[in-house]
Amino acid sequence: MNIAKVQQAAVLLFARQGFAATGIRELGAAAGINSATLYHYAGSKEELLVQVMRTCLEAMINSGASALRISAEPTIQLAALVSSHVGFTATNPLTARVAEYEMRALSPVNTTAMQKLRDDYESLFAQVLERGMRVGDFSTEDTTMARLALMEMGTGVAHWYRPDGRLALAEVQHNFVAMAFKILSAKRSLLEGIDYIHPPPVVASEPISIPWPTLA
Amino acid sequence: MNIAKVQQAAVLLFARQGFAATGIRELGAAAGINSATLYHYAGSKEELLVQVMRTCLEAMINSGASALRISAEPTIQLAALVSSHVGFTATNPLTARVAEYEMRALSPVNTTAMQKLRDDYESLFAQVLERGMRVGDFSTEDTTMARLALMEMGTGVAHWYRPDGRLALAEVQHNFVAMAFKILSAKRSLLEGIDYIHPPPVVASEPISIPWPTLA
Amino acid sequence: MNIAKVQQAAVLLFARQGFAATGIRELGAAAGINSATLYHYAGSKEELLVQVMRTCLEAMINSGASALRISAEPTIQLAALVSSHVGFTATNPLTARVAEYEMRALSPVNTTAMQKLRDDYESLFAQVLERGMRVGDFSTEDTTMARLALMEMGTGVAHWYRPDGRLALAEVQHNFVAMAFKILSAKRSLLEGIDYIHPPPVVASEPISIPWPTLA
Amino acid sequence: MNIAKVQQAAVLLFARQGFAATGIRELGAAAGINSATLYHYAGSKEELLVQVMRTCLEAMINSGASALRISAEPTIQLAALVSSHVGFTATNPLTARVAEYEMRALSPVNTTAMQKLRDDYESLFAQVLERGMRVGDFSTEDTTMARLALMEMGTGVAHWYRPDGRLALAEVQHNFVAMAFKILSAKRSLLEGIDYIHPPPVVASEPISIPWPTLA
DNA sequence: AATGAATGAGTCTTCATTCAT
DNA sequence: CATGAATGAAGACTCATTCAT
Repeated sequence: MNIAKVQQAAVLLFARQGFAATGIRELGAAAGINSATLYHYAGSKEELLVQVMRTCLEAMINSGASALRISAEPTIQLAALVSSHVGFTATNPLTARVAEYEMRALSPVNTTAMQKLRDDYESLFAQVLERGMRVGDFSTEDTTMARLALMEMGTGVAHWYRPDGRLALAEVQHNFVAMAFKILSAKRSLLEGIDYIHPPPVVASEPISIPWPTLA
Repeated sequence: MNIAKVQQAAVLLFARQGFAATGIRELGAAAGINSATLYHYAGSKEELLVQVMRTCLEAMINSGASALRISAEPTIQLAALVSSHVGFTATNPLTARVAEYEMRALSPVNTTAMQKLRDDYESLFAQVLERGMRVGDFSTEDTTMARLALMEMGTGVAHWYRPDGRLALAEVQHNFVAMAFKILSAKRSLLEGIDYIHPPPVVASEPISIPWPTLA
Repeated sequence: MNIAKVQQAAVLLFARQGFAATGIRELGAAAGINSATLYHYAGSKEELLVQVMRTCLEAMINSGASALRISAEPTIQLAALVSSHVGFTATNPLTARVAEYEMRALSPVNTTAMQKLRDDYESLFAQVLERGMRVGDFSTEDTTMARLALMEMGTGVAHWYRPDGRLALAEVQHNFVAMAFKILSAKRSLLEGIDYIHPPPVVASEPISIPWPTLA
Repeated sequence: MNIAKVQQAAVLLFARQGFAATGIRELGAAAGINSATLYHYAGSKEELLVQVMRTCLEAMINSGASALRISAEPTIQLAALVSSHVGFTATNPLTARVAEYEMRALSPVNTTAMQKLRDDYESLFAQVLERGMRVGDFSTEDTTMARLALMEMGTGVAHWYRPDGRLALAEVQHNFVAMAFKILSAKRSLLEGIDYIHPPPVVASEPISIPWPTLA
């Protein structure tokens, strides 16, 4: 029995039903253990959620931060960051969704800590956009709104992408990069010859082979 | 005492904490009535949620459908639909959020009914995009993905827009229309002289004067 | 259904098994109600105990304080106080025992409050002894030790006295007064013609007709 | 690691919080071992208590019985027995308290065995008093009540005595003997030249150097 | 229309205990 | 001798819901 299995069961149920609607007996059953045994892996139901969220957010930050390091050009950074975001979200859709939706389930002290990580992640986007705007690579009427739209768009991938679906991950990533470039009126030509797509990490808490409603 | 007050209390708490994490005693307290009295307004906690969701989704459909009626031109329809979507979401952020997030809290029979309404609403976007693509007004590599991105973007407005914030609603609407046009490579010139923005309805369940974290 | 019945059931079980060893389902069953209904009468199991203890200690203080008021003579006050103490303990043996034994079951904040009441009660004895020693009515090698022995002795009555036993309450009271006078070398002659025995109060939490092991 | 340490930890916690309120993980932690290891020293939590109680009660009986052997005179026996009781209680206050309070925590079969020991111990007092009354050395209105008062008084020492306090143990013993003599109208002159105080045994389960609230 | 009292089933968590290592 | 992992039962408490008033 290992902790990843417990976390995967948790993420699966939290994503489907929500944290509050998931009982720990249910969690135990899904992980194949007695509910009391859960308390060997996490001190409480909330701590189980925190573990999952922290791991997820830290992986997103790492992935995003390393995307920014592939170039000093905001345009290339944008492409890398968006494809990192979309790639991560599509690869770990359930974990990503839990990390986003269930912030509200946390007690105040954990909210603070997790919100900090979320803010750190969002600031990656803010930095790139701000620099791109400053140097004239991007153009938009409102940088903040563009950033929010961009992120929301990408996050939405978790709602419908699935590995065995109509679209390959790389296609989705390219398409989202294309949309992002359009929104910001960035020049796609600058991307030519640049390999801005890196394989996204798979977090331990992401369940595999989930039954999932198909994208029409 | 009227039902709107009860629904507003419900939406406020459901939006903040989620349906499952909100107790019926808590709902009563927030509405200023005894929890038992809630059962005069709704047969069960779930029915209270269904009332709210149904009203919200029907209002969104009405609003979207009437937006499509202002013209036969896909380009103008798109602008009207996007601004309707953004306007509704910004005007009824909590109700809209509950209608989106809490679908999973419903029992199967209610899920079917509500998902039907949600699908009807989404099909408005699908129709416009499909026609616009067909007649060559829009251009995108993947219509489905564009539609999903567009909707998600607009829905995200509920997370940050607030009436007394930095931006007026009309500005937000224009900006989102602009982004949508960019994504679809639609011609903004076709909008000249067209008043595609209509005042969004306020649903009865939307609470007023919510304390809300400001958009930085 | 009234709260006294709940408190009586609680006292009966707390006295027999201790607070920690008594479950709330057990409490409910003993009171003839569902365990959840207990929470209409007390916010928690501990609060139920606090209610009982506070009422008991306040009644002891009142009883003791009014005993001191029957005379200004320390000798007479002593007789009245001892007979009050013994009378109260014998009349409310279970409640008194719970009030004494279960102090340790309280959370810190309640411990403070209850210990204050207990200290107030004990200080009644300290006052009388101190004055009696000062004016030469009493004689002992160590006033503190005498006070502790006196109180402990009287409290012990809760362990064995029962109304339908070999001894009438008044006999027990007279005998304990006699022992107290011996310990303090006080003159019993000063009591002649003085009615220092008052009927003890019955607290609401004291169960009636308890099965009880007879005094051999 | 030896069993005494385990018993001392148990006594410390049982005395502070009671048997029922003490968990075995807590016991393990206090003894510096894993909770599972406890089962090498005692077959169950209750057996651990029984060990402690039995050892304590047997030591009390031995101590009391040998006190009676120092003379055939009831008066001298009384002094020896009271000083043995007080000495034992003051020397092993926590163990003595556990042995007294936690009888109720035992299962029926153990209750019988332990109550037998307790009764044996109490009968030492009963014997001495009965003989002393018969031969006219003592005088009291009710022998049973006197015995109960005497024992309760002495047992109460566990609540307040501490080695580094205001009073030396011998002082306390002498004082309690004096009080006992007063209660029974026994002649102290008969004690002259008799060394009725023997060093009390220290039972293995008694914890050392306990933080203890001072006697005012 | 409104509510206080009541409850069975449920919540999360801890319990004492066992056992393979 | 020692322990980490495991568990069924029980812990206190809250739940949504009903109903007489």
